[in-house]
Amino acid sequence: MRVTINDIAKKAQVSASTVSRVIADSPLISAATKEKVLKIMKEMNYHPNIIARSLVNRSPQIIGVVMPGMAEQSFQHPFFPELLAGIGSMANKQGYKILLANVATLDEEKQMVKELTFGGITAGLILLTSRDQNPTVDQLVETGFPFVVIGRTENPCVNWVDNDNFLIGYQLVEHFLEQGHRRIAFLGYSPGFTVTRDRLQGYKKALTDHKIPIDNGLVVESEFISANGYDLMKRLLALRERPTAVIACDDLLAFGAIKAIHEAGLQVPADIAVAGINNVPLADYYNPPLTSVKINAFALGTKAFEMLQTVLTSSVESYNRAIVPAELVVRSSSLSVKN
Amino acid sequence: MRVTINDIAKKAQVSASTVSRVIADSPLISAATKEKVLKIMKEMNYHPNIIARSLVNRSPQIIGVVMPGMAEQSFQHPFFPELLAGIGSMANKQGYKILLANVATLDEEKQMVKELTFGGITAGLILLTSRDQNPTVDQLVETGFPFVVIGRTENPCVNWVDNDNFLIGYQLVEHFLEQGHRRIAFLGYSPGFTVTRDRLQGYKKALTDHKIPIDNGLVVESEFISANGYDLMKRLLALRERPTAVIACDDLLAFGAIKAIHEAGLQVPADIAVAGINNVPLADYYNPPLTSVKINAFALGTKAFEMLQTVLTSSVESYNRAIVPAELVVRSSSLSVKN
DNA sequence: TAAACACAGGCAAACGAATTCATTCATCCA
DNA sequence: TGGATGAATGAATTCGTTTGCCTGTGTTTA
Repeated sequence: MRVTINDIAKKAQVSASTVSRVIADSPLISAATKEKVLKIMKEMNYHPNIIARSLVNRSPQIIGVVMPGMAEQSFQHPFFPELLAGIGSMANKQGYKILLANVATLDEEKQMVKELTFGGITAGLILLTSRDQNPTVDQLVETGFPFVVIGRTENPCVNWVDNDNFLIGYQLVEHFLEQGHRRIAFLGYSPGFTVTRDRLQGYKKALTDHKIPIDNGLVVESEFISANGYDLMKRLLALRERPTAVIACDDLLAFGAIKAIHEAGLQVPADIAVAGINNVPLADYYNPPLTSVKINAFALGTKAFEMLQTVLTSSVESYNRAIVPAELVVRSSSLSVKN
Repeated sequence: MRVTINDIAKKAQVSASTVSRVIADSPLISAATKEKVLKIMKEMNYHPNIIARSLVNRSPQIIGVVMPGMAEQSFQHPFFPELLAGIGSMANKQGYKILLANVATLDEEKQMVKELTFGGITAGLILLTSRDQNPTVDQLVETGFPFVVIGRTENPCVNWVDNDNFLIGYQLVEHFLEQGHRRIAFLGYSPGFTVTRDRLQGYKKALTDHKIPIDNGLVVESEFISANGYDLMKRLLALRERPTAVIACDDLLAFGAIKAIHEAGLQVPADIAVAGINNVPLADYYNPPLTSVKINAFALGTKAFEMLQTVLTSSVESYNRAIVPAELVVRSSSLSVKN
């Protein structure tokens, strides 16, 4: 049988309210009583029932994290665990627990979010999404339930935190320009995903800022992380005028691209320079080591939690956004030989 | 204001008990009433409060998943999300929610497990660990709280599910033997981790089964996933009599090893064949493509959930174990050229 | 010396649902 | 026709906490 607050009260010869106040460290209780009760709590190995507590406060110390399932390839992504760690570390500090809801389909997501919002089990939600349109987000906005999006959607009425995807695209272009490249390709633009779109926009802006005309033939669409960098690269290799540098929207794409380049008898970076994004652990081990951009997933997580917390505590309604910087990691795959 | 069972009752002009029974689809309620109540529930967008429900049933439909944090490198591992997806998919089906507790230190883990077991918030726990000794496990055994371990510990009083690490080691050796190798190294044995120990034992058993003497100089210790395969391999390369094949306990180690081999002016697999374990997405893209072993993390997750569920429902105490098979994925890094 | 005031703590009512026990009808059989 | 039976529902209690309000002591102040 589980030991309850009443057991403690009885043993300490006080009322349950007193015990409750001791737990809350209320100033209403004398030091002596506090000490006595605390001692007994320890002795009996008492831990307050979080469920009961949540019921009366009506604000469970639990936040839900909803992430797309295996279907969305992103789930495979190594930064997911890091993201979770970020959210979790913050949550732990603040005494929150996190409820992880990984959903496989959009319907499941909708259903899950409904349960979580109306079920009284979570105080707020963190939603992972990188799509333009997300019906779940719209649904949440309607109900007014507190939530934060990691990623970005087009619905303006949301709090979100995201990488600086625009800047990532911009910086990679500048990096290649510095290396003397003029024909820079963008591999893996996936319409419908804000991630890739923002990166593409950064790419385009950098080019126009440097007076380089945009060649749409150098922008190759794909399904984001799916492993077809190889095929996509072949399309670029077939062009009359090949690019001399390639920005891949994900390291995995980049690896596929490099494979294709090698197969065509060309060298990286001598003939075609390549850079990826996300800085997977293996980027460093690849041959050649892959230039990439390090996403700070941990920070993304902590930031999201903080934002959710302000949403929960503040009474004024406002839409916050936060942009977490990323860091260019230059390795030899993008360095011109002459440098 | 949240809509409660009483609101529904009032609107439907029945008692709360009736509504509750409608929710439970009790046979005590007439079809007419059921229909009426259900309609109103839908209209008012009512969802039962999971917290309140948990309080009265004393068995929350929530299971906790405790995973080591960033400190344990395993958290970086790509199979974590897959594992979570496995647990989650099963949990969703059974109407359970999962509470994710990612802890950074062992102390934090202990504290967290205490809160989760005594806090009444979870019905059971799934614990991820790959260490021999885990105080948290011992603690859980003592309290008698229902839990399942993914991985393996030396404490005999636990339910666990694990990969067939012994077989993995065994099969990799056999694979290399078939390719004509006799001097096979084992890279990344990490004492204290059952994972690597089981694999090493499989390795040794396979060798003795094939009458090949074990050379302990060919077994190199490490910190498991940490990225020092490069350094470890250098030790092997410095041997008077080099191995002709290397089994790395993780793909990342294997990549590091290959880098070292290349730097030494040797070829993979011509001079030294290499195989990894875990089959990370990039194994296929590496040059040469890396032979590896595909861990079925999803199955590991579903199995663990199922096991926990039987623990929760069955009254007899018994210690179950389940071993999930893995699959050898042969690629060119381990294939002798002559074949 | 009586009134005012802290201070420490107890009592009891929530919180939202499930469940046991009791109640109301209508029906049935003798 | 009256008591027994059973189906459908309601009232009240319970789960373990928190918290607003009240009470009983001292201690201070006029």
